[in-house]
Amino acid sequence: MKDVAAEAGVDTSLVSRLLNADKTLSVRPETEERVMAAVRRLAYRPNTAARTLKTARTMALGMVIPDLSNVIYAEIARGAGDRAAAAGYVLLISGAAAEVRTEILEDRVDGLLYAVATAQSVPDLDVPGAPPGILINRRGPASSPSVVVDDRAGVALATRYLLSLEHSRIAHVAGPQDVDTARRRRRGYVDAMTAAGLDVPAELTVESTFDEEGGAASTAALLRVTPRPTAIVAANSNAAVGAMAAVREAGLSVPQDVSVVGLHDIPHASYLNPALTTVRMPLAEMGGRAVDLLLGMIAGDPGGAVMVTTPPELIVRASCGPPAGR
Amino acid sequence: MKDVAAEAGVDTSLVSRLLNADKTLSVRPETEERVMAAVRRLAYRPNTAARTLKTARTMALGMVIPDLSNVIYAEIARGAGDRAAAAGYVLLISGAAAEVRTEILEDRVDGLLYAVATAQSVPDLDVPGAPPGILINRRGPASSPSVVVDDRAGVALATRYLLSLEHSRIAHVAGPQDVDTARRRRRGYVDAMTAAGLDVPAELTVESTFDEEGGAASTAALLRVTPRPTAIVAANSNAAVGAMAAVREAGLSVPQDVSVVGLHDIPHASYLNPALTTVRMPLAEMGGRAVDLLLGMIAGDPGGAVMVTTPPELIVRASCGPPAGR
DNA sequence: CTGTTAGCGCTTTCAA
DNA sequence: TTGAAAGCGCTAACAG
Repeated sequence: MKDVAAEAGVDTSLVSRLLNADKTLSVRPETEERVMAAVRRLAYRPNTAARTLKTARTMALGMVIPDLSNVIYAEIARGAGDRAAAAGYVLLISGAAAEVRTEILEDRVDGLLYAVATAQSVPDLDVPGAPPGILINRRGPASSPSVVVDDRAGVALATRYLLSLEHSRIAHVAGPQDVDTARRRRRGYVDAMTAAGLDVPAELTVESTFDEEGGAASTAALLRVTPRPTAIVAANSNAAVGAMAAVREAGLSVPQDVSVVGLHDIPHASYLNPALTTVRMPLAEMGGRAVDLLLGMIAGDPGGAVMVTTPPELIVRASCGPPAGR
Repeated sequence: MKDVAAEAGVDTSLVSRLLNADKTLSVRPETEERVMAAVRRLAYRPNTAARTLKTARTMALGMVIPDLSNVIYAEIARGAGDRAAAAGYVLLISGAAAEVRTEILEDRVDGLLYAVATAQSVPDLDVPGAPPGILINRRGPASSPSVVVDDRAGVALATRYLLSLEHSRIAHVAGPQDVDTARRRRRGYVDAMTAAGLDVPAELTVESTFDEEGGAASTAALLRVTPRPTAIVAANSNAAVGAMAAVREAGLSVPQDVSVVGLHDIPHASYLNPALTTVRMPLAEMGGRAVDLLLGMIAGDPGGAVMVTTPPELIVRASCGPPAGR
């Protein structure tokens, strides 16, 4: 910047205010032109570290995604990244466990988004020195700032679809019930069943992990109960993929013997065999809202527990049909 | 740090050297103890911006992954992140197009890893002011620094497996041939075919994109040639998933009518129907090697074009069988 | 064994 | 309309 100032024959403070579009500054057009020309000629690029040191603002947001291989985070990150960019921030993503690396991330960002999957422990938000943090896709203790989608409505929608196909023995491959997200999904299943006047036998809900393996294991168990369920609502699409595998494994077929629906419309859903019927949740929007909330907190707002209520959308493909014998 | 120094009754420079484990420093044990106690009591955390400003080192590495929803990058990132952590660096990932946000990333990191997918244009490495950059999983113009795996060997392995099953009409769903990675894979296919004394009819290779859609479209085309191929080597596993869908679409089945192998062992391969036989490439290792190379360049080394030659591994599942009529 | 000093590149108040 | 000056928190010679 010193070079630019010298080149333009002005002081660095002028260059700085010009570059930051200081509105309290009135500058002669020709001077401005001279400075801008110098900036261009020297290909000047401000030094982020110096700026950060001075302003105590990094203009970056961090997003912690321990399970990078889970594609739903890609969509959340996309939404968050776009919103951050619109606000002039960079979104820096960190894979790896929330604990260790977060500390190192902390002083490189003005705020943190935790997309920490289910089973893992909730990071401790509002640590004294740390920048504000928000949980994405799950709630934390007390009123930790968080943004979730309407999981309950999503699973209810999936369940109602099965109901409309005339299923009544509908099972639920539930997520880990120590996670609120999984509990909300289960509640959506129960909601829809009871609203239809059906009762919800305990043996038709099996708790499992949010992955293919968990979905497969729970489904295997479910297929052993009699009378056998004719349809399965999986707590997420990875579990649904596992569920379909387990149905085949049992010598049955989807959807003739058992229908399967998954939550979250993963990219390859339509290429599965059969193509998986899913409920699409507003994930990118959730990411965007999380950034909004975080930006607010950086500005001093208290935070809060937000739910994105954009209605889930049913994507009908080939994994559901009427119950066998109909 | 000033507070810590005051608390311990020493100068900040002492604190700094102590905290950075300066070996040329000899300090009285009790003094060291006093400083460390103060650090703990005050919960002192060094200011990254100040340190960066002073040392001109961020101790962070950036990784640009435009297509975050492609799971193979998750594994590459894992390998890179672990290696970076071992060297005392943080790995900062940025989704989004390489062009725009790279500029903003550039002065927050000491080096950049570009995991820029295929179709997209190669980023311009060695821009004057920019930190060193490396291409991952593809080569660039001239001798841009890059790290790739042995794609040729991987696809050759897949092809030989099909050959061992007695296939001879083996087709290749090739990746975009303007990308070296895709060309190497194609060469692996040709290698294996010729080594087996077979010729490689042009109509059995179809160029397509690296995704499900491309794999499906090319496969549909391939199934129309007569005599119809009995097996397909897909340039990656997403394309393989699309290929399997296209086979079904044509009223045929995998592997009875057509066998399919994919490159890259994606997480849900074993849950597909049928479970996909793949070739596992050393992706995490590629990420790690890329970090090594980048760290070297940061230290002044020239870079270079590296290939990770760890042998690919065949993961036999259910998508391949002997040709029909055997 | 420990302290002094200068300065990294920027922003911001104040003065001219 | 522009410049001077101070200082953000740290590191690295160098001096004592």
